[in-house]
Amino acid sequence: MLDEIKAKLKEKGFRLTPQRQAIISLVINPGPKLTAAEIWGLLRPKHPDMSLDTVYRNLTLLTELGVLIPIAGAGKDGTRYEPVTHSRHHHHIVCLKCGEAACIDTCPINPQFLATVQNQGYQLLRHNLELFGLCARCKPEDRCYV
Amino acid sequence: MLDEIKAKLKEKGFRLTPQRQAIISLVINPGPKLTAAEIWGLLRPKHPDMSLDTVYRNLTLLTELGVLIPIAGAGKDGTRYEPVTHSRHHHHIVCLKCGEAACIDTCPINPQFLATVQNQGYQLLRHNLELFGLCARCKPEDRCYV
DNA sequence: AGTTTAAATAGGAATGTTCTTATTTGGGGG
DNA sequence: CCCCCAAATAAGAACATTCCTATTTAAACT
Repeated sequence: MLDEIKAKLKEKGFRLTPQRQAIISLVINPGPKLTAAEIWGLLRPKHPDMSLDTVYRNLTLLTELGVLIPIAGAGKDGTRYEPVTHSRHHHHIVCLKCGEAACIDTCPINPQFLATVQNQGYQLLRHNLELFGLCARCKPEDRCYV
Repeated sequence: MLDEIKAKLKEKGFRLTPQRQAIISLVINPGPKLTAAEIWGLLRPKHPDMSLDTVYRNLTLLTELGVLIPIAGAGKDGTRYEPVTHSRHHHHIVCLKCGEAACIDTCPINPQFLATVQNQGYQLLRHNLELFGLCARCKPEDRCYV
């Protein structure tokens, strides 16, 4: 996994700085999905001079490289990043009450539809589907968002 | 249109303040989709004391009422809001180069899929699909985001 | 018209994220 | 081994958005 990422970086002309390596090795772990601020906090002991912007910059890069998936709108504390663990393309559902994000392992978008859009002149690069609702634990709450 | 919105507000116990009325009558116009800051700027002559937070608060409310659709990630200057003109549920495609957002008038999501998610314990309230790519004008550019 | 009360507001502080700029550095080539 | 330069960085300013709190106000009910 890590070697794959290093190869991908080299191939595209990106460097492997100590900061970048630290961020990558933290973020490719399975386990809780982290925010930029959390990553920064965890790395501070070993990299006391690392700026928060560096974390953001690298998370964006890793997203563009297809290594991470950003999960926006989950919880009040910002975007969380999930490693792409060889798994196929998928999406997420976010609970509007507790902020918990869960994976949905199928993409419900008609592939034919994507082809139609391409035929209309667009070059599609990616898409993002977010489902919002209330999870089983929070469902009793009845605030209506529609 | 305006009367419909007023009725919906009254029905749900929301008030009709001068600021809210001004925001609504500006935002339901067809034409360029506006950002919160732009709306604030346009209303400042008549409402010099209106706070930007009021604009955001009302845009959020109108979104929850189904009057507006937020289009995030289009351009560098923040979320733009589009009035729901009686039209059916739809989505957008955003050009990653010029930021232009276009409407896609069909929802390519399998309704059966949504039912499956509900059966798994979630109460779905809304969903958001954003397509990202390069529009016909910007297509020659070949920066790869995947 | 006067009272009441929850909703809405202004103002400012706080938060998450991106941008700017000057400086440093990884890593390829002489 | 040293030079070079584009890539990456730190630091802090800037930006979009949300939160907090004290004050005002729409509108329902006398």
